[in-house]
Amino acid sequence: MKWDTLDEEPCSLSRTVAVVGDRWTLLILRECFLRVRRFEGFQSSLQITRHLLSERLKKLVRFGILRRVPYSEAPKRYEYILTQKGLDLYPIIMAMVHWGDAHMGDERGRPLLHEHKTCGKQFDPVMVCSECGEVLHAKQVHVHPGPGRKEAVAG
Amino acid sequence: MKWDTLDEEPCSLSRTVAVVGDRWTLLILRECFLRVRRFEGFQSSLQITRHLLSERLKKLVRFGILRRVPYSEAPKRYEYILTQKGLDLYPIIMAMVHWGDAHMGDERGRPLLHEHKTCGKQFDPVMVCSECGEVLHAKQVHVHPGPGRKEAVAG
DNA sequence: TTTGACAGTTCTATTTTAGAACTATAGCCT
DNA sequence: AGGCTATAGTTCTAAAATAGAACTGTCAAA
Repeated sequence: MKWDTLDEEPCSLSRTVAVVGDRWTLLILRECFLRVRRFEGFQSSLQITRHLLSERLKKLVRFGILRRVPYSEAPKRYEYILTQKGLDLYPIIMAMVHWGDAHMGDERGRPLLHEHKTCGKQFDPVMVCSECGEVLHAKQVHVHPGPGRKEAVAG
Repeated sequence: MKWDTLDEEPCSLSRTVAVVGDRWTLLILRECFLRVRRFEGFQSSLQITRHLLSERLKKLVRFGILRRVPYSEAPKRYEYILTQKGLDLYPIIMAMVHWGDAHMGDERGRPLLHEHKTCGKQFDPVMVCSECGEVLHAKQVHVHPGPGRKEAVAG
């Protein structure tokens, strides 16, 4: 596969995989959602090699997921802030956290609990239909080719 | 990082990344949701090398995402079917498809449209709070360490 | 008996990643 | 001034993963 053009495939899943589909990127984004913003912060909490961290941050900036914002002039220093495009990855992260909670847990219980400030309760993320609000299940979804494609390819 | 023990980290995101966090696995799962079940089917639609496909299918079976079910006795042939654990990955896939639709599109429009059989409408997947039903946003979620962890690490 | 379908395995070459050391700028301390 | 520390990288070699192609084994159909 040509990973360098995966983001141009006529499949929205492929395009997303082109951005977050490697071993480190999702873990870096997890740190972003936990308010980590600086090179040393990512490096020390993830134990990622400095070389790869540098590469991944560049890639995320290139894709418009992070913004590189100066926070010191001399010496020039930058921090990495989620853009709106980056913030919109939240449902992906939460879906993955929830699946991990449900299916990869051990006897110790969940590593983290999530509280919804709006209602004050501990919750789980649930995926629903934008039109009727019902919980979504794979078997209730029918896929049609859209204008960006002839034959169906992605789920 | 020790990728071989990532599934035991005290972080549900890491544990999920251990399973689906590589270049091919999500694309293989996409095919599964499109009803592809056989080795040659995956290989021809993905153009993945046979070696890697074989490895990834084994890994997915080992993690209980796919079941290897015989469909022919002589010669012995198997197909790969999503388990419930695998079907539960659907929200992750849909969240990724939706993000791709929203942020990685081109002038041709969406590659695929999704129809919810339950209500008959074309829809987008939306992530909501299991308790109050409101749409979830990162800034409205507070993270607490749970029983499986001392200090907070994941979003 | 030969061909073809299917589900892999094995091999070498290339690319990616790990791990450690090195560079560069500047503030602070003595 | 001289040395220490903090930050944000870059550069190097070794190890691991992936690509690409060829090969194996089983059986059915021609």
